[in-house]
Amino acid sequence: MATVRRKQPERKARGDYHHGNLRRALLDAAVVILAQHGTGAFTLREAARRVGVDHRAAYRHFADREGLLAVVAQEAYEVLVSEVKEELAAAGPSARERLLAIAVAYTRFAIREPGRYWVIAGPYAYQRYPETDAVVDEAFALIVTEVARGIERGEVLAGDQIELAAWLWSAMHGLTHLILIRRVRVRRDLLADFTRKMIGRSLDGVLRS
Amino acid sequence: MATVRRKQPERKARGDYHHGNLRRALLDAAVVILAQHGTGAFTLREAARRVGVDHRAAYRHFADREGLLAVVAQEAYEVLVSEVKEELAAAGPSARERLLAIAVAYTRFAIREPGRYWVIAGPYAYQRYPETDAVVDEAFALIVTEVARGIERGEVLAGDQIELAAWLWSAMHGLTHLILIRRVRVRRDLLADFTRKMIGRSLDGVLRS
DNA sequence: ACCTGAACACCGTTCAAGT
DNA sequence: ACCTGAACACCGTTCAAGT
Repeated sequence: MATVRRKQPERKARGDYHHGNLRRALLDAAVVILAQHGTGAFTLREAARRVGVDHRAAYRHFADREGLLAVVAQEAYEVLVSEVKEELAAAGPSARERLLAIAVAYTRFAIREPGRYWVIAGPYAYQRYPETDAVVDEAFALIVTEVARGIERGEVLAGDQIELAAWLWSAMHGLTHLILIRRVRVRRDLLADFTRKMIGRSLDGVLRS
Repeated sequence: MATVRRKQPERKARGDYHHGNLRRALLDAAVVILAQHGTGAFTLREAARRVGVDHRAAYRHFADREGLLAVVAQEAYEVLVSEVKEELAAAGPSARERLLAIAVAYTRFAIREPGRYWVIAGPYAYQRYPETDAVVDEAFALIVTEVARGIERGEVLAGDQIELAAWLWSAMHGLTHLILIRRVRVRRDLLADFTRKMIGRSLDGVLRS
């Protein structure tokens, strides 16, 4: 639950010149813009406009436009990670079930919040933003852990954990991308089943013999 | 070979007011900008500047910025398709070999020309641009054909051809993305082997039993 | 046909100043 | 501390005009 619903007193009472929580408000506005109009359309000025402050105020809270997007990405990963964890908590012990649980949480998140997804899946490298980079690593570590567990249980082929995890990640990402650009169409209530089918194919293989 | 090297007489002689082939020049400039600075950095004005014309001249050849990028995407797909065909021509008859040949051509193209790749793999839907849309379909049809052939030969599991082709496409795309954002690092001379290994896993499966 | 000057409504970012 | 006015160097796009 990283989308804080903030219904605090807003600590603004007399005359009121300050905004309360401008940082939070700008981040929320950014997510709305990204979801509605895609990554390219996001501008600092538009976000500030929606919040009702001068665009210059954003620089109190973010180094620049890219810095704000890095925080959006960070929070997006946090939400994704927490949802993957929930799905894993509900999944059984078999490697197949657990790896598919990760994939289901992944596609569900992306289709529900395409704006956030495009930011985390964009052509950006967040090495310059340590906190964003850390949560990316955490997300990846979740996959590695489950792959390692599967190898231990003898259910996943022996091999480099990291490489197998990267392989699963790329399978999930590729599928998600195809759905989002509408090259593949899936009814939302069938998304989990479709994900299981497609990622299941990668887990099981498609070649005979 | 779609990157025309144009060394024609340039048909500009006396006084010379017209440019010769502005359309071509703008497209080439766009690819250079995209490769150097990424999709977001591309501007019509910068492309015009490099070519040495007023930015307004671009509107003689393209409806707008998006229209120019759609043509860049179209040509990128054309190059990709021709390289996939070459790789297929050199590949043996087995489904495994042929599907891996497609994947090898795909990652090689993307890593060699990231600018072009980000345009074709971006969050764009080119339905509004029939010619671009057509070559996207052609690219996809190549995969479908090979999947169908594999099913006929009894080497690929029976199943919906389209869905299996989408599955392979998503696997290739996901892998390419991971390499480009440098989450996975591969030496260029090992790229083909690495691609074969990773996509091979998707073809063969990673689960025991 | 092909190209441009001038203009409009936008950007991100900086400086100096206001409370 | 937090916010803004004015300014700068950019955008994409349009209109009216030049050869």
